[in-house]
Amino acid sequence: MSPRKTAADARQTREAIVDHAIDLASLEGLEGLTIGRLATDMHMSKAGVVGGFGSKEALQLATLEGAIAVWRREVWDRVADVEPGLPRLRAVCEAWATYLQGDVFPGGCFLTAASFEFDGRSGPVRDAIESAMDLWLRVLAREARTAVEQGDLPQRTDPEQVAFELNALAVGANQARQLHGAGDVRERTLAAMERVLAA
Amino acid sequence: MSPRKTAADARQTREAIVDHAIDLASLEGLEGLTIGRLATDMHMSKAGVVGGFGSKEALQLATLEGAIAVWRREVWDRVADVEPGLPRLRAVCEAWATYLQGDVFPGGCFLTAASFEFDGRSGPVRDAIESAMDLWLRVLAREARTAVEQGDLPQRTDPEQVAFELNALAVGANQARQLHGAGDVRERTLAAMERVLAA
DNA sequence: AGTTTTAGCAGACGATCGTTCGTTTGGTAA
DNA sequence: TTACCAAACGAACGATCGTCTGCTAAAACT
Repeated sequence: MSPRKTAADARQTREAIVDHAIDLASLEGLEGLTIGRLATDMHMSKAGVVGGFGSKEALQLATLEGAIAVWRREVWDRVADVEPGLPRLRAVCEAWATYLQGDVFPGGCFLTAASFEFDGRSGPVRDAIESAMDLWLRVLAREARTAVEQGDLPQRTDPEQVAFELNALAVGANQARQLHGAGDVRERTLAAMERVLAA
Repeated sequence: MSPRKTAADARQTREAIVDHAIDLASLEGLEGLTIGRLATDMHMSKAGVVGGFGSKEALQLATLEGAIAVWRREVWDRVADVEPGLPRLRAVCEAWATYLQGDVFPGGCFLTAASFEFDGRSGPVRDAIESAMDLWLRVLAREARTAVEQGDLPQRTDPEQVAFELNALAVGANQARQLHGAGDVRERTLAAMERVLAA
């Protein structure tokens, strides 16, 4: 039948699995991911699917890692060359809102969904989610701090408060879009973020 | 052995099941709820657990309904007798932050978690979650509108925007507390909400 | 007192879960 | 050409999933 894959194709297969796992987990949740479903969809055996990872938990971690990579490409990479401080912060808001509005993941922001799914559990997956979220909040706070130092935000501004509020708005925007399907989410979100940055 | 229950005890059993299901689902998710686990914890048979509901989906709906009742008691009932408009809006923020900070549910706000878990699915459970969230957003917007009419908020204020932002902050606060365990979430949340109401 | 109703149990059902074997197959190196 | 290796397969494992069918026994009704 179809020719077997060579050693060089292994990574290719792995990536294909992760790609599809991202789509599935985006809709059904990381825990709702199923080896059997994945195998059926990819026309593979269950052993072939899980073989390159070792366990379902390892597959979950790889899926999470892949989703984070997508997120970084869609949001962070688009603002990395913008001048640090307030300009970059504004660019982040713009890229973020566009990302949320688009169809990067079929079930909305993957990291947001994963964080709410695992926030009551323990283990490596939860730890990975927490550290990713933590890193992102620190990035936001750092940019806000730079903005303060450059005089683009009031001296009394708390950078971590700015990070908290921007993140909350993004999470809330994701909820509004996915649950409610409201069409004006992008405008609402950007308006609210702008108000945070115009204190 | 143990005496059988009377007809009057049926509702009691049902409520006990729902109560425990709320705790379980708060941590593991509404879909992670398991008849077997529930039966073991309550020293009942699986048939006995699901008997009073009919199916797992009906049990999920009852659990959701129960959680919403708890939420209403913890948040809405505490502000229902406050003067409508800005005063009630402020009271809501206060009660909300207290509720989020407390340990009403072991896994954080049930409705928030459920909304992120089901926002990529379809069916009665998702519909119930959506309508509950929708109702709450309309309540918030109504209070904001009253506040505008009473002159406590600027005339140009968009009530639905206020509702959107307050809800986003609450959701973000829940995430911050559950995932990150930050201790100053309450202060951050109230400060942000106050800023929304002081435009 | 006799009948019906009801709550719950015990147990089994097919399906599917994640995991683990031994095997096959194609590519690579000796 | 031969020996080896890694990728993926097919098949099975025990466990658990949600659901269903009888059955028991207490309570309620007549």
